[in-house]
Amino acid sequence: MAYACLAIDALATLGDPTRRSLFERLAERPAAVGELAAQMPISRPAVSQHLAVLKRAGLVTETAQGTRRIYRVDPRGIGAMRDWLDSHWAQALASFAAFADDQGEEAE
Amino acid sequence: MAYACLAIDALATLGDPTRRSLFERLAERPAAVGELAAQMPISRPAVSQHLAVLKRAGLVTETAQGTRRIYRVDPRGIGAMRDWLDSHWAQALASFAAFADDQGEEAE
DNA sequence: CAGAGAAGTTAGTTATGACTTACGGTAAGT
DNA sequence: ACTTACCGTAAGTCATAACTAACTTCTCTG
Repeated sequence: MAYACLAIDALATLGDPTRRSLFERLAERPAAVGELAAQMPISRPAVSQHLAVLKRAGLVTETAQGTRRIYRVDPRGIGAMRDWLDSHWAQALASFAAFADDQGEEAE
Repeated sequence: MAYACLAIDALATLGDPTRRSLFERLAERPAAVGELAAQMPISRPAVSQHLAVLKRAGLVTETAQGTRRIYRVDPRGIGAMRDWLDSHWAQALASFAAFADDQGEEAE
């Protein structure tokens, strides 16, 4: 469970629709800050700040290429979310199945 | 992709730490509003509002039992999140693998 | 070495949402 | 029928964070 904090941060980070949009664009192909800002209805500094949050959450990585910074998705963050979800997935199914059984018995 | 909006709502909903805590408690066992509020540092109406948000996101369901409302997890919401994550998981891995290959070639 | 392009940082404003208090409604018990 | 318990809703306050504008830093090019 070393990735628990990562999953927490990733969930809160992707809760914002702007960051989710940025993340989905980067999932298709890596891009620089200026390119992303040109396709978004917000200013470049706003995009830069959102990318910094995504980076802190382990969802994207940044590499310098001349004066431009190329951002790409980082499997760590999304992987941590998958682990968190899977651990609750089984529990949710079991809990719901038990409830469905109770309902079935009462209906008879 | 009929569950796309559900996954979006679920992500934004679980971004809040209080709602995530409520959801994890319900994943262990179903509970009424009063029980949950007694274990949380916030008031009962606050818990009620959070549960309403979780319900709109398809993450929990509510059943009346006398004057008490029993809340339990709903597999739909967490399932939609799993689908959304899996669809991006493959893309993220592929994108990252391509980048790793480029780095490997440049290093030689 | 000077100028231009690209991006991060800071300060300040604004908007969103989380919380509490107060109120109204419904079901069980006496 | 009256009281009690449990819960949802509304109004209002307050804190957080998202956004813009202005500035600074760094790199490449002439």
